[in-house]
This record gives sequence, C-alpha cells and structure tokens, in this order.
Amino acid sequence: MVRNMREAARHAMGRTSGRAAERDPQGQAAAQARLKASGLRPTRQRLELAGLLFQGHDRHVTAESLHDEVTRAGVKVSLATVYNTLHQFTGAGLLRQVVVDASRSYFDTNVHDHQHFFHEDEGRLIDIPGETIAVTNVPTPPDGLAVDRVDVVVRVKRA
Amino acid sequence: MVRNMREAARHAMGRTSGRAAERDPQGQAAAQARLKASGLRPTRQRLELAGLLFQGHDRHVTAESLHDEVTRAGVKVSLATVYNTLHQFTGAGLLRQVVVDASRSYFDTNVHDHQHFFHEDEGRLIDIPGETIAVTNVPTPPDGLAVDRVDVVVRVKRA
DNA sequence: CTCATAGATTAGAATCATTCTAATCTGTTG
DNA sequence: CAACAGATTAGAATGATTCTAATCTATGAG
Repeated sequence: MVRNMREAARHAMGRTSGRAAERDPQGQAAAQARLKASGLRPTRQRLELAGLLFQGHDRHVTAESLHDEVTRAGVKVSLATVYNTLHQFTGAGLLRQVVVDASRSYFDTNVHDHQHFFHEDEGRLIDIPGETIAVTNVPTPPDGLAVDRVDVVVRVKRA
Repeated sequence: MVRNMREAARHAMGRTSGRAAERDPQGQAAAQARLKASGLRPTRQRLELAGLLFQGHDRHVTAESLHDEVTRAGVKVSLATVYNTLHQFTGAGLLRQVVVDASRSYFDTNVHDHQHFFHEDEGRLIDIPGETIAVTNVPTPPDGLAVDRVDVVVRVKRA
C-alpha cells in the first residue's frame, strides 16, 4: 500500500515535483481537485504549473513568463504545453484572460470581479479590488446581444 | 496659377483621388490641415486613407481592414504604409488605438472620451457615448504613477 | 497488476499580425 | 529646378501563438 502510493506519487508528480509540492501544498491540492472536476488529468506538467500559479496570492502571468519560471524551477515543460494549460485552466474557470496589451496575453489567477491598473511603461498588471471601482449606467447592448462582462483598465504611466 | 494648382493637386492626390476627394471633401480638408499641424506631409497615400477614415461618422478599423478597403477603392497603398499611417495619425491625435482583442489592433476615429461594446463573436466594436457610463472611485495609482486613461470595454455575445 | 486506449505532451513547423530594412520615390525649400 | 529630408514600399524578419503528428502517460477494465 505504501509502495503503491509512492509509485502513484512518483508517476503523477515526476522527478522534481516533491519539492514543488512542499513549496506549495494547498495550491496544488486545490488545483488537483478542480482539474478533476473539469475532466483534466492531473499530469506532472499541470500540477507543476498549478503549483506555481495557485500559491494563495493573486498572480498575472504570460505564457512566456510562466514558461521561464517553471523552467528556472528546474522542471521541463514545453512552451506549447504552457499555452495549452493556460487555455485549459481558463476554460475550467481557474484563470481569466486579460487583454490590455496588443502584443501579449496575460492570465490572472484572480477570477473574481475586479479591475486592473496597467503599467504601460513596464507592461505590468496590478489588481484593483472588485468593490473599489463602480461602473454605472452600462447601456443595454444592441438587439440580440447580452453582456458577457465589463472590463475596466486604468492605464498608468510614470508620473 | 491655375496650372500650378492643378499640378499640385494631381501630384498630391494621384490618379484616383479626384474621386476620393469628391466622395469626401470635408474629411480630407480637415485631415489635411491636421496633418500639416503635425508636421506630416500630405502625401497621396495619407490623403486617401484620411479620406476613408474621416468621413464624418465614427469608424473602427484594423490595419488589414483599412488596407482592404483602400485597395478595393482602386488605390495602391502598401500594408506597411497603412500601419505607418495609422500610428502617425494616432500620434497626431487623429486616431485612438483600442485594445480589446489579443490578436488584432483596432483604431478608432472617435478620440473623445467614450467607451465600447465589443462583440466577441464577430470581433466588432460599437461606440458607447462618453456621457453614458460613469466610472467612479478610481483609486489613486501606486507611488510614482499617474493615470493615463481609463478604458471600459463591455464585452457582449449573442444572447 | 497489466494492458489498451483516450488523453496529454512535445519538437518543430506553420501562421498571423506587425515591424524592420534599405532601396526608391516625392514634397518642400532655397 | 536642384537637393534633401521625409515617405513609400517589397520583402525579409520578428515574436507571439497555434498546429501537426509522433511519442508518452494516466486511467479503467479485466
């Protein structure tokens, strides 16, 4: 029994993930449950990425930044898989895609109602809590259309 | 004198632009003045593009859509020039760039304060008049940063 | 536990919007 | 009209993202 579990863990997590799991037990566990709920297999790569993404605090990543990060952590995941995973997590409601920069896509681990500062000089996103800003008098959309969501981006620059 | 003006017009406007000018006298004249004010030479290409863009009603274009349009109108302008021109017009305050879609840049001839519906199924922008929506309680940006502008995008889908 | 298989990963090619290059052309000014 | 700064352009280059099709692996059945 003990051996079975070790085997399973080794298979699921791969070489370096013991460390990742220690770094980040809760995020990974929660993510694993949510992956299962979405019909996504808990592969080594997805667990590693989830471990980095869901550490408790809100994060904003691009495919490239996350790929760099996971690679620097000594884990081998292809860029294609990072892209796939970001989209699958988004589909599963674990991430939200943020469009603020024509050249890059950002993904946000905070999927609740909130807005962003976008630092145009550095290409960095900063959360604004959901209750802060109020958007009122949003008009009814044209016929046959329904509001999906309202995005507010406060673009900021060095003073 | 008459001959000089004709020549100038012919040179500035090229083969087919007599028609374009007739189609769109006010937009072109206004644009010409504003180009001059920005130190941009009134070339055939820029006048043609301005003629299409500034016809009085607000427009949303992408580089590709504008290039198609000017090409269909029988005018030969390279895609590179369309990109250059859109950016120069934006720098001159004649256009505003709108980021709503990770895969494309939109340019809006309405540079006044206003917001957009973005039709996610069709990739189409629809103006919301500036006085309609109210955004309140925008927090102070982090130290050393100043608000450049606040973008509001109401994402809509087929009901 | 083992196997078959659906699902996942990946290297590398392909794509798409956009930018760059450097050669040629044109508006402007003297 | 000459000369030159500025503009245009074809085509190459870039960079993010997606696709392909070959190889792996998690899972459920037996």
